[in-house]
Amino acid sequence: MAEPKKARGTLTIYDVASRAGVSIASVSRVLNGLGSPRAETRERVMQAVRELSFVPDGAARALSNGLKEVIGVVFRRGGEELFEGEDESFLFIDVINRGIEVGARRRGFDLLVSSVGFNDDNVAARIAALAGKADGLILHDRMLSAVGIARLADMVPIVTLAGSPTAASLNVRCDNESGIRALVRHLVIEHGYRSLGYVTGRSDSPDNRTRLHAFATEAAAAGAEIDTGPAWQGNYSAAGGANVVASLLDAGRKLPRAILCANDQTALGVIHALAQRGLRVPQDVAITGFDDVPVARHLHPPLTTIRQPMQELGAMAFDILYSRISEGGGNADTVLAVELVVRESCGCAPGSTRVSGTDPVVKDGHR
Amino acid sequence: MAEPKKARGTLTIYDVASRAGVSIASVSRVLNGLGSPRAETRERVMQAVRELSFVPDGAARALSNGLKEVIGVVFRRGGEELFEGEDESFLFIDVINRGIEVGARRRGFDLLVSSVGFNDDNVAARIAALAGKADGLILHDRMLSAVGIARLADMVPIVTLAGSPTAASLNVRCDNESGIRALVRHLVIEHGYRSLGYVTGRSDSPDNRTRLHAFATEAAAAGAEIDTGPAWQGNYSAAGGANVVASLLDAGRKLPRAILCANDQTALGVIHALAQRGLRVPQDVAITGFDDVPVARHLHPPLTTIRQPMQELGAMAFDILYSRISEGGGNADTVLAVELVVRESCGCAPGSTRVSGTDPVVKDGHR
DNA sequence: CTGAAAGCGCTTACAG
DNA sequence: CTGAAAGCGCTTACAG
Repeated sequence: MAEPKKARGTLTIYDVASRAGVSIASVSRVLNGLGSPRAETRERVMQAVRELSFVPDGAARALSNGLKEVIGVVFRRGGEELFEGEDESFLFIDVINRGIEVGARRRGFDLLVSSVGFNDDNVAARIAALAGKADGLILHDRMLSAVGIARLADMVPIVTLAGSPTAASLNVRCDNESGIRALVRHLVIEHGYRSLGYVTGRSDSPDNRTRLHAFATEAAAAGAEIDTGPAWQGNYSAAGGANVVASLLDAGRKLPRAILCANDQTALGVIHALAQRGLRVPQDVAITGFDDVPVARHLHPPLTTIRQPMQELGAMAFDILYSRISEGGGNADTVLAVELVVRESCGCAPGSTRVSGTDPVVKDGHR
Repeated sequence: MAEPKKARGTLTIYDVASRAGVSIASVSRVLNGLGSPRAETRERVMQAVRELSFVPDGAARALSNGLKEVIGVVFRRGGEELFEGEDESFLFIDVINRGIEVGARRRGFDLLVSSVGFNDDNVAARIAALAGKADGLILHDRMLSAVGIARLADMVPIVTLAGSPTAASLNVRCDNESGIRALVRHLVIEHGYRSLGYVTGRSDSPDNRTRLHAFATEAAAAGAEIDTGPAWQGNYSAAGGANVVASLLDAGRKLPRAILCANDQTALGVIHALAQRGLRVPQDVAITGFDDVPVARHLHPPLTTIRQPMQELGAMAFDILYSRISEGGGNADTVLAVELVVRESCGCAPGSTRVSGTDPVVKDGHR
């Protein structure tokens, strides 16, 4: 791309050394707090560093000691047509990234972030290039196919978010099963709804499969009647959710008493579409989401959903990647607990927001 | 910190060369599309690269050609006690960062992000270390003092956001004057309010000074009575805004008919405090913000404010930094246009959200 | 405690 | 078109 050779003043450790009247080895030691330099040596070096405003080149350090202290993060950037309020939902990715940053911070690592658009080409090449600039990679949901991940994991330590571990990559996710389970129980047992529907997320998402399966299992266990099938296929977007409702209604199908949505964005679209057809939430149809994005509480009615510990997810992902980088270890699949957030879209009374932990159906993945 | 030497398999260009039966120079040329290698040479190299899953080391490339293709971004991380809804407001930093990323993407650069807490120590050292890993830095608002910035700009190209240019650093900001001006005019001319107050931001913020000054000037020009003084000192936080109102009321002072707030977060706190004292917005006091953060439209009443083109701000900051890095140029102070977003907190009727450009009082800074 | 020197993995004139 | 070799700016055994 750009061809600007040699940076500007490009001060090097040699400049510092000659100014301080010592060898570059001494400068390096002082700068890194290694060995036990004489006080005078240290002082002269520090003074020269100060006078010159010297800062060591990260690339040279990385090349020399085999550690960049940088980890790469790849995430999906929005880009298609978005609903009102949907754009901001995308920011939950940033919350995770901030969690990663907090974890990295503690170890002196920095985050190298790179986004991928829905129709960017040669994504794999872009990610590989990123890998070359980092000690390890954290991949957000659905960035690469399983084989793509496996191939990449072959060259660099990898942690995926909300995916599944592969032979070479580690994974961190939230406890989807318990979340769906808590939602179904709340709807069936506490509200007494007997018929349930589930608007799915993208079919290529592990989270989606897990949630759908948990829904079917738990609804059956609770003795509720469920409505499923291809007509219920969403794609995690508000437009997808709105579309499912519109199609169902256009086909003259009767909606179940309560509809669980694969995520909050989908719920946003569903509620919107319902309102357009004159159906009331929760009086006619109860709705729930999954994620607890910032706008969830501002919807009309406020959305009952599952809160995922996004920031912790990020911090945990870093910790695991770090242990893989430094010791080659790292737990293969880590599961984080979620919380049920009861607001009004499920039929509960206004002003009674309630947050509660869910009983895990899955053991914590730590070994 | 961590001491993991040499990465894992650490494939190098030598491995590729020997597998392909060519020199490392040829491998490098093929990989970078330089020169005109024979088709056969290219093919053998590509095949070896594929078989080995080789990805060139970024540190070595950077050291060799003097360009890391990485730019550092430093921002402030929240951390103190936050109001309900305030946490998410912090995400507007992420919107800017995404804008930067989009700009960087176009040039094949990646973003190295690093946050700084409100009470982290030796921030300057941390930022200097970051500088060593990047080709240039973008600093969010109020990360460093003017002299700190000047010193840093001495070692690496720097672009500040919402600050002021120094001899060595460039700056990008939004047109605060026009924003405040549009707000004052709307309040005084369209609504006929005769008395105005202004809750300030942090006193060390250039944006704050500019906005306050524009407020005083424009209010005087419009013939409105203004209430100012130390009692009106906020700090850009919701708590700060709430505090101003509480103090004013406790001191028995009569509030002006309309209060402009230095930013949306402040407005959030002001509205909250007003509600606690039983005062209605906009009937008793009209309120306006600045920024148009995502929650602004969800407040009660929805907030009239100034929308800043955050994403463009970020993209522009990158472009300017890039031109400084590659050609040593770059406009010293770039000003972006803002928009007036009229909702209900100013006294306008519900459901009549209106967005309009503002007349710039400042010439665009491009040269 | 300190210095000379090798080596990290690339890129790029310079010869051939 | 292609290779041998120098050099990018550090770190770190290895001697002294």
